[in-house]
Amino acid sequence: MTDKFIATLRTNHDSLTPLRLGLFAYLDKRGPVATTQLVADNTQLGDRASLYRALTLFRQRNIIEDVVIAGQRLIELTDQFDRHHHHLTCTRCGRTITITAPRIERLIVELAATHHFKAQHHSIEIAGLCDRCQAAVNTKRHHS
Amino acid sequence: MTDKFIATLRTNHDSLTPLRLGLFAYLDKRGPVATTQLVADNTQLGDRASLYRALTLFRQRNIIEDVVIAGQRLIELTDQFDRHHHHLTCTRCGRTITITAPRIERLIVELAATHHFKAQHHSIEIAGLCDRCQAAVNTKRHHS
DNA sequence: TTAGGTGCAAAGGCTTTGCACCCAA
DNA sequence: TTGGGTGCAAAGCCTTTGCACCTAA
Repeated sequence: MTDKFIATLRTNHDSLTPLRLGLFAYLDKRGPVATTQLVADNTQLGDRASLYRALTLFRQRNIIEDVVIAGQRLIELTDQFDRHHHHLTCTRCGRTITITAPRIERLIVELAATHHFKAQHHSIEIAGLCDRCQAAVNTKRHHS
Repeated sequence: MTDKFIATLRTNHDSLTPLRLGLFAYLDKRGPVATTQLVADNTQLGDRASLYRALTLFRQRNIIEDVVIAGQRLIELTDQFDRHHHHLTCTRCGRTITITAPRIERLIVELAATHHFKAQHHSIEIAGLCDRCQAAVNTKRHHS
């Protein structure tokens, strides 16, 4: 997706700088991340202020967006730059996995239509217990 | 739902204060709202610090939660205190409507199971064009 | 009565801004 | 060459904290 990222900058007459390229690569590799974490992880790329400025630009260009996962506000690449997906987060161990769900995608569009809306974008966040933690919880119950 | 709110405070040995009651009533009436807006709207209830402290408590007790609507982080009552629902937001006029979607609820549980997760909670945010704005956009197109 | 809640003021931390210098186009 | 981008430092703003006083239970 780096090509599309570069094309997006070009189209908008935004400079292709090392900081922006590095930040995009980081987001692509890392997935959902808190802003403070992102800033802490990328000081080599440039000053805090410049990183924030890059994030502001990315948001304007619809390259990144905010999501709330397990009560935390995180940023991640939009579907344009990362395959459209959703998150499953374990409430016990915090593990997050990425999933796709074509059936639900279709239902979403229908649902919006029912309310006379034309769906353009959506996000789904699911919280629950992963397999390991379900097992762990059961084990605990046997002991108590 | 005020009864349940009061019961929740009692159960946790939290005092039933005018500030907390007022804040709950506000959230119930107002729906999703930005923290700063909430604070600005409720200075009559008490000091900023106390409002923030109440919000912290509400979060701990799972009375409120964060959602991202149209790129903005907002807080709202959890499903425990407000019927489980989802949001449809118009990207043009900003209008947000609240909907329920039993079919999707079931699919979510199945989807989680497919990935060996036991779903506990989920949120769905849909952005799109409302009926009025679809019409407005079409009208514009005819003129241009 | 008294543990918990609130007000006030100050501190803290994340984010933005102003301005001079630098570099991608 | 030059308009946009960056670094640095300072300001801003939202949120939290310390402490004395107050009030729900």
